[in-house]
Amino acid sequence: MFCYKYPHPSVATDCVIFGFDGNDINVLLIERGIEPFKGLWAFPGGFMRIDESAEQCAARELAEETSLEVKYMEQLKAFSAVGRDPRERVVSIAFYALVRLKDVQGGDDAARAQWFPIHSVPGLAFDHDRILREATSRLREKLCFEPIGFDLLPEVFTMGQLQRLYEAILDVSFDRRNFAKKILKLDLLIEEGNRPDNAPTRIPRMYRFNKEKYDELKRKGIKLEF
Amino acid sequence: MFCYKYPHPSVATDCVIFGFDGNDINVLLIERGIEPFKGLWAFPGGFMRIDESAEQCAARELAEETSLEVKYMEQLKAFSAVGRDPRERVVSIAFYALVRLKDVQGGDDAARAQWFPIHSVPGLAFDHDRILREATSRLREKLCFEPIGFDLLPEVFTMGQLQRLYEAILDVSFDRRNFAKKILKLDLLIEEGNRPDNAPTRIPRMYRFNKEKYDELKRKGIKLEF
DNA sequence: GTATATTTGTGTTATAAATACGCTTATGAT
DNA sequence: ATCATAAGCGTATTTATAACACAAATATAC
Repeated sequence: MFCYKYPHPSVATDCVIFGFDGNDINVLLIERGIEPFKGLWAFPGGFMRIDESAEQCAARELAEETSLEVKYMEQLKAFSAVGRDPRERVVSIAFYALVRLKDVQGGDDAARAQWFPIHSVPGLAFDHDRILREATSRLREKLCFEPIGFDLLPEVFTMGQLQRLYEAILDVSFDRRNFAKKILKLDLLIEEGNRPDNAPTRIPRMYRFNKEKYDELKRKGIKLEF
Repeated sequence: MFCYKYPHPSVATDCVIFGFDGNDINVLLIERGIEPFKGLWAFPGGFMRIDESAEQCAARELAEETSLEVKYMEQLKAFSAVGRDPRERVVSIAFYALVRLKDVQGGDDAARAQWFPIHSVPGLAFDHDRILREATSRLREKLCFEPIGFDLLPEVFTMGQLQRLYEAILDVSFDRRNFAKKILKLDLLIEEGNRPDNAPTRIPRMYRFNKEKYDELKRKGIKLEF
């Protein structure tokens, strides 16, 4: 037993995992097998150990519950409303993560894990609907300033895929030609050069993200703005 | 005594309070009177009670320690590195707040409170230098999308003051005329009409922020971008 | 008290960026 | 065979950004 002069809350982490199925943003949910909220869906997460940071905890839980390869992860914020967990006082530090969705869930023990398009998520446990809203909004803001979209796409992708991704996250639609101009002007894409010059129009160019160049720009201070 | 099966961290809040002295962004610090880090400076904050959210805790601590009128407050993120407090495991949920600096510190009990220009803060306790860095960077990002700058200025202000504020936060310099054009085009300022038409050039126009109009724009979805 | 620097007002012009849109070709679906 | 779709390539228009000139009043320095 561990005893304290004043009551202490539990601290947990929850992680909103975003994936892109080529058409829509998806989030990975786990069906709760026990009360409270049994049968509802929740983000993967769990209690923080006394000898790990929240970041370490979130990474550990993700590995245990999903075995996905996380391309990007960042803390969202802490959720601490008094009644958010009916059992006891739990402060949850929420994260959001980006994965390539093709690496679909390889959940090991964790009950049922499933991807849901962001616009048709089922009922969520705890205050996870609020966490989802804030995570989605943060993802949107982030995308305007940093090229994190590439962490959701395959290594090599087409301009069309990239545009659909931006449109799905930002919930807007771009003119195809203007979008390509804007992206290419950033000069952060490498064209995957195996496309013959005389290739039929319908076969698209393939690109990959130039991470080295981006990191260099970032060191110098950058302004992306989308 | 409160006993748990597993060890629980303490949860605290810390608040980075920003003020603008007309020339530079300032933060309010409190000198620590006790160990650890006695004599160093720290952000106002304290332990979260079991029956309050982090947001409530931060507001309460601010009232207790500074008695400032907070114009804007938002959670930054949680800091949870294992060794960040040498006494025990403490997870701190950090906030940042904006106040009108003229309402300077009316600290009641709290030891010595003092404003420091952001570029000359003294040695900070715990991991508060890191919190400051992240808060500053967040403030900068926020200002690009939302007109929070007005919460740092007096009710009525000049274009020059507003520009100095933007320059101090974003750490850039604008052309005076272009800045005014950009701001006025947003159409979020109300001119305080007591300036005679034939007023001498040196007497500047006074403005106030049109919050009603902004809230309306926000409801409709807005894009500010600065 | 005089010289100098600072602050504000009011523009214009050149350049760059965002936006809207046209035309063509190949492919998959019906 | 027809039609809708995704891709390539390009242009005109509008809008935004950036750079810059001059005058008047007041604060500051000496």
